[in-house]
Amino acid sequence: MRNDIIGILRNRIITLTYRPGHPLNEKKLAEEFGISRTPIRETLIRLSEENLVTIIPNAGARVSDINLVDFQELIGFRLILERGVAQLAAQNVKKEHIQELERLNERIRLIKNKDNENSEMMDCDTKFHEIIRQAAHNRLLEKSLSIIQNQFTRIQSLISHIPQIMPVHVPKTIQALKERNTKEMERLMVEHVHFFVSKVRDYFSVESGK
Amino acid sequence: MRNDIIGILRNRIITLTYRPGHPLNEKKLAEEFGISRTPIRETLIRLSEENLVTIIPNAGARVSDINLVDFQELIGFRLILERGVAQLAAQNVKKEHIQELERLNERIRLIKNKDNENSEMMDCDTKFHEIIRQAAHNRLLEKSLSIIQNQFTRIQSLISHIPQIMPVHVPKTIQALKERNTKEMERLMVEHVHFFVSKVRDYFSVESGK
DNA sequence: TTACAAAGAAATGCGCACAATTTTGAACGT
DNA sequence: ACGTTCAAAATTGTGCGCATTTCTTTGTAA
Repeated sequence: MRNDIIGILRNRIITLTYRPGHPLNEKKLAEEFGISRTPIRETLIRLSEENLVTIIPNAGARVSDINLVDFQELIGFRLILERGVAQLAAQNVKKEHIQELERLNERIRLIKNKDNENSEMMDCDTKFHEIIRQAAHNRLLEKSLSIIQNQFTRIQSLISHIPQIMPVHVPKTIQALKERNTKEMERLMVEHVHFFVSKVRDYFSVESGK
Repeated sequence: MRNDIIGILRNRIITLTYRPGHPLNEKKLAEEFGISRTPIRETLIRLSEENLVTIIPNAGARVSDINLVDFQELIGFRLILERGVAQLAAQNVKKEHIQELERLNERIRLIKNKDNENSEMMDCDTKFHEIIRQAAHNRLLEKSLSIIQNQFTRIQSLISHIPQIMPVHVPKTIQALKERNTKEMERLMVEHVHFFVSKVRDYFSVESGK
């Protein structure tokens, strides 16, 4: 139960329940969860190591900002990791992963024209990357990327009114994995991230323009 | 002063003053540094996020183990990151970084046949990667790689009796950076890591054989 | 009205004590 | 001699209060 608190807070941050800059008061959080400040402090330290929380010494913790410079570094970093993950996944993929991707593909096919299309799509996108990360079979890479993806999810939430996945991508990926085609996998993952980035760029330029 | 403690502990772990598996008793550390357990606990949490310390709930913290599986994942991860860093460095490098590398090169040239040749070389190797990371100009990548490199340094310490750098590498790297030759930079960095890996493999196979 | 200073309020940093949990070790039986 | 059980010791987990620092507000002077 106590260990769930980090998950609850992480979730609030990446779904924008707590928006960037939101102050994280130790005492208030302690009261909300009915525990003392000590375990809350420790949770905040852990989240700060994930770059989701910024701790200013003697002056408290806040939800980390998102600015364009950070975002560009985030993209650069993610592209490197995704390319690597694509490569490893093409080498190490197992049947079960391909099956999972095929189930996911089916789910995406059924989503179209639903009410909550976007939030479901976001979920599928997260799942998509999760499966491929697992297929790559490298825990360090997996952890790094999941931290990075949390940051992306936060940005996705910011622009959640825009559709964000290319449905054709999933079947193509399945094909590339079956063929263990490293080059094609790299290309697909990079393209996939770039697609998302272009959406965010649009959003930022509209936002700053008004 | 309090903030130095994480650096002191990190250093002890990396240089094997605390070997893998070494128990990190909160009370003892608190007494050694003349402070209470609370800030020690927080420091241990931070180190556990860097994979240098493993915290077992209710049963204390220990210096993380190094086993061959972890090491192989570490290599896979590092290769991906170094290739990415090489690419970005070739794109974003500035004069000052090249100058720093040239100074480093001169230092390496002078080291040969010294008493403490190996430990100096290790230092130069760390420095080498540090400069290139900075040239890449991406803070996330820089932080990730510095965490990874700490783990490598720890392994380097384990096998410190083996010479571990290819002196010809540095001038080649300087050349590639000057030409902003991305492909060559990637190739050099990958080769550089592989060289080290082969040394560690030798060590592990000798160790397990006896 | 604005700028600055000082006092007051609030939040974090840390020490300490007790609770909960794990480990150690001794006693016992097989 | 070996394994098992149970109690004592040691260690981690957490609540709480005070010290220290930062933030806020009030008051004074230009």
